[in-house]
Amino acid sequence: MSEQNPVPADPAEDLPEQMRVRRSKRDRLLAEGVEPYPVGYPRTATLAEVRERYTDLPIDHATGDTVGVTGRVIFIRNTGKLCFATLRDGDGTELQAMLSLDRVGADSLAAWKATVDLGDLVGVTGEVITSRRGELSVLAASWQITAKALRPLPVAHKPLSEESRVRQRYVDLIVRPQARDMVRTRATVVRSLRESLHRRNYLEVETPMLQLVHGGAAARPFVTHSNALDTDLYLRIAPELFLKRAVVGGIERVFEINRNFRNEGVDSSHSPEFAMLEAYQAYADYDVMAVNTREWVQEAAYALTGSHVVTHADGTEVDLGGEWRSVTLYGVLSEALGEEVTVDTDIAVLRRHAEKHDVSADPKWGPGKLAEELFEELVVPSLQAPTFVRDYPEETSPLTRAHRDTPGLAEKWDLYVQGFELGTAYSELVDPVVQRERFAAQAVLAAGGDAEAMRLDEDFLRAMEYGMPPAGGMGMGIDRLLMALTGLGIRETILFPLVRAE
RNA sequence: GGGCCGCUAGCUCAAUGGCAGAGCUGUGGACUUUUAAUCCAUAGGUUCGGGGUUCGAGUCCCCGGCGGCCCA
Repeated sequence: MSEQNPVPADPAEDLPEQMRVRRSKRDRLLAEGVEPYPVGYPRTATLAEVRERYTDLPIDHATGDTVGVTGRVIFIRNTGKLCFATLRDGDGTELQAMLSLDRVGADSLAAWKATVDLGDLVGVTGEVITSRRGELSVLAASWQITAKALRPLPVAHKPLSEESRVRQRYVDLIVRPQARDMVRTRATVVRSLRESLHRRNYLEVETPMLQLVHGGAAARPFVTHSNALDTDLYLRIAPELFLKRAVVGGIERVFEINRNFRNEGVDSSHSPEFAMLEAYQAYADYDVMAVNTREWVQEAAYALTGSHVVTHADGTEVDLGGEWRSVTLYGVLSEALGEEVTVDTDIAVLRRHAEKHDVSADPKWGPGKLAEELFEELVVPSLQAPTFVRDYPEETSPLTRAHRDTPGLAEKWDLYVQGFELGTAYSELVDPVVQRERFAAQAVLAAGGDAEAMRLDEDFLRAMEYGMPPAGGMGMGIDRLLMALTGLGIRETILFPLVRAE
């Protein structure tokens, strides 16, 4: 950064006029002994509080009450002896400030006109009145810059380009109410999830993000290095193996909401770092976790809207209430293929289906993996309403218990909504001997060049060997949940998403 | 990784291969009731970077950067 942007000899030289003007105003204030960034302002009410306190005032009315308010100047309308400014608060509330010659005097009014630009933060103290047009206003007795903005605000009436919105989210937050709403929406949903789990006696824990062995999912990790230990470390791809250690230790209901990191693609539904809820419950199974997950999502929707119906950004209403559809993987796949396939169907038959439907198949894939690919290509896009898809092939579920009835299947479901995967759950595999065999099979895949294959985690196996109770476990992407609740892209749900260097 | 589209003033966008423009913003002026105030005047450009074709390139070609969409 410092190499590419050396500080010029005269910083003002290359700046656009608008920034030069604002910098010179700052200089002038300092020269006049006026602090452009004062330590505070005697605020007696937020703009929202003023609006709440004074409703239905008559037109052109003076209350006799004095308040001190602060806000960012988003509109300015100056006339000769009377100035109007619209202030906006952090919560988006707007209130008009008025400065009149007869109230503040000629010097103060002239200073306002000469100093205050769009985007400045100001404090105004004065009487609460309504204007002749009925607009609730603070008629200034005094005013002060609380922070001089050196950069001009973008045009308030045209949307910022998508790139600017993401790269300069602080500007997006200033000018676009929906950007601020998203921050609140996300906080509401995360808080709701935490409360849902706490109500059910789950304990929240934090497990390592820097790991010696990455595990718990099929994904490429980020690699980093510890100088003190002189060893490479991985940023976690999932908290699963540590949460299970906690279950072994007797934390029977445990969850974590935090970031995972996967060194993979970046697009409208994938971010290299993403927040996830993982929860484990001893003596439960994937059926229990399905009920839990549905309730937690429904409670989050309720926290947001007061009902189970959420409204997307494009105006469509989505009803997440009631029981959710539940199907089996091979059931919906058979339906889509028009021919029954099962976990025992020969891979040659599956390959024929793949060819027929133009699904490219890696010859290294086993029948389970191929069936899953067919499912993702042919079925997933149609899964708009929340749908649990159950009973995956054991082959692709190395951390999942074998199905209690059907050999070759695993007790796993994926939850789909609006055509994308929202979450997953297992009846957890707790037999350490079988777990070791599964890891061994994964190691073969890794040796064959599969970068997503799981690594053998000896310490995790040692924990399992002390005895892990039967348990159900689930994971759900927080960003994905926000997408499902709002209909927005993942980069809109993340406050500061990763972007390439400018 | 592949294909397509885009990148022009502070912001949002125009411009048949022929003088680089508009709106808002800014600057100067007028205005004591404005609501994206209005009126008059006015400034503002490395057209993402580099190379090429051409009398002449924002525009056409090549390489690179960044972003978006679709596909894998």
